[in-house]
Amino acid sequence: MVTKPRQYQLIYESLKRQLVEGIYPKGSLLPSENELSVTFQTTRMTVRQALTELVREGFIERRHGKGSIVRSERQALGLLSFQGFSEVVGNNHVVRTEFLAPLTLMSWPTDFFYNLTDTERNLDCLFLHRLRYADNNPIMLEHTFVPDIGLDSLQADGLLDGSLFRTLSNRYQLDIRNMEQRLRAVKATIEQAHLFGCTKNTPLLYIERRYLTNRPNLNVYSRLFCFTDHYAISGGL
Amino acid sequence: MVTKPRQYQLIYESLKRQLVEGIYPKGSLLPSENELSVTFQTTRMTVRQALTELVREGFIERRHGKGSIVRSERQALGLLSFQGFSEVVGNNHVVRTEFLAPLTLMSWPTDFFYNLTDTERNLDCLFLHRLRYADNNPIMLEHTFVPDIGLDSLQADGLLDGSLFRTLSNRYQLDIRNMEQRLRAVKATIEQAHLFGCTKNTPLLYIERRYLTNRPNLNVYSRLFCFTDHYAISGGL
DNA sequence: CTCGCTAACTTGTCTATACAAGTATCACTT
DNA sequence: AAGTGATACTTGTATAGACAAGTTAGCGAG
Repeated sequence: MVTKPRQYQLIYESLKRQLVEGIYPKGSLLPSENELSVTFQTTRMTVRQALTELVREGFIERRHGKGSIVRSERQALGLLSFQGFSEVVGNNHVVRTEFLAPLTLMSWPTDFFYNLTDTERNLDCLFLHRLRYADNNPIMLEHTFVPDIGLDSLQADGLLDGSLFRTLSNRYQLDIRNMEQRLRAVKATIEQAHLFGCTKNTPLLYIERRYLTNRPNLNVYSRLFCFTDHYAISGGL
Repeated sequence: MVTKPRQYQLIYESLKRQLVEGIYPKGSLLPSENELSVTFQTTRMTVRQALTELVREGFIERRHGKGSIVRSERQALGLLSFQGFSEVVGNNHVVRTEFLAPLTLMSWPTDFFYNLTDTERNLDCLFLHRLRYADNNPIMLEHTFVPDIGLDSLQADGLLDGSLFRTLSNRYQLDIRNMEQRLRAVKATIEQAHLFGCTKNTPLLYIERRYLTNRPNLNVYSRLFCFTDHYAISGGL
């Protein structure tokens, strides 16, 4: 059962597609809310909901009395918005993900970096160990932990396109609703240095994340090590 | 001329005040949107606008069919939302800001970390050099650059309460509309190590920020060095 | 007692409209 | 030429409803 797309979602996706395709030059104005509400056969409030989302993701900027201005700079890697790697980065950089270990089903680590809920503790844990590249440079080492709610065919069907969250949403109706994260700077271990092609003790950006889903007490957890010497990590809002 | 507060702003501030005062226990539910619209003599849509802002700042979380759930964990220092230090951190931690140098008016550094607009290049630059503490531990070294639009009495009147942005908004009608940032991990210099009480080459979280304001081509810039060994930096959404 | 359905809540989405307020343009006045 | 003001745009805020859809508690049938 695929969830029926909402109207504002359709508008959002339509505009976003045009934005990433570069239909609108940077700095130009989108059609006004009134024009959009006519072309999409809906009301201004619904259009505004779509535009608000585009603002939140940094695609456009709005000025009272002026209009919606196309930003689309995205000079660095964006991952502070919660889409995930392939969603946000894809526009300006060639992205690739490498599995450092096969997908494994295991029990939760004893000293986990977040407090698990009871629901999660009673489940097994699916572990993904991935190294992510931008423009063929290793950038991000990611440990992802997903509570096992019968995700049997996860690797087979959907993960090949690189988007874990889209797969979870489409195949298992597990939607990410929210994200929270803690940031630190740490020293690279010798193993990490090897992966990134840097020296031991090089500073890495370390991020612990909890993705809240539509199922109560079910979260997806991630631990990221980012090598930022050549690429900064960008965020916004 | 003080801008007249909007209705949803009043609702937002009222709820936020109650939240930081701890009226609602963590995990409990706020009054429903219908109840709130009655007590505030307005409509659901207006209440929703206030609630949406509280969600964006991480105070509450909303569940379809359930209600608005009070989060207010804020276990770490939050600075990825764009309010600024004193706004976000204040609840759980005792915050203090120390000026490492007097407020100085100067021209822009030649190798600035963002590309300046022409408008900005033609102005002088106000420089703030501050060290910020949480619970009496030095946490964040901040270099802030504000284009000088006649901010003569900045230090005298408003900065004593520690909130630069509130001062800029109240006294000079310069409102922050948006923020974008780039994150890196870097090594502490010997001077920084001295300030934070750590050793040279300790990894620091380095953040470059541009705050977009309501005046076109006028931004506020900040460079942050965060010592994250004892306090993580938290963000969300 | 347990299961399943219903009823009464909740938030999510959407319509249709109105006025406030910021922006840009252009004709007109000085 | 420079400034003024009207005007026609834009987005921001707000009203007053409607139905969809998720959640929960309780009632009744088994």
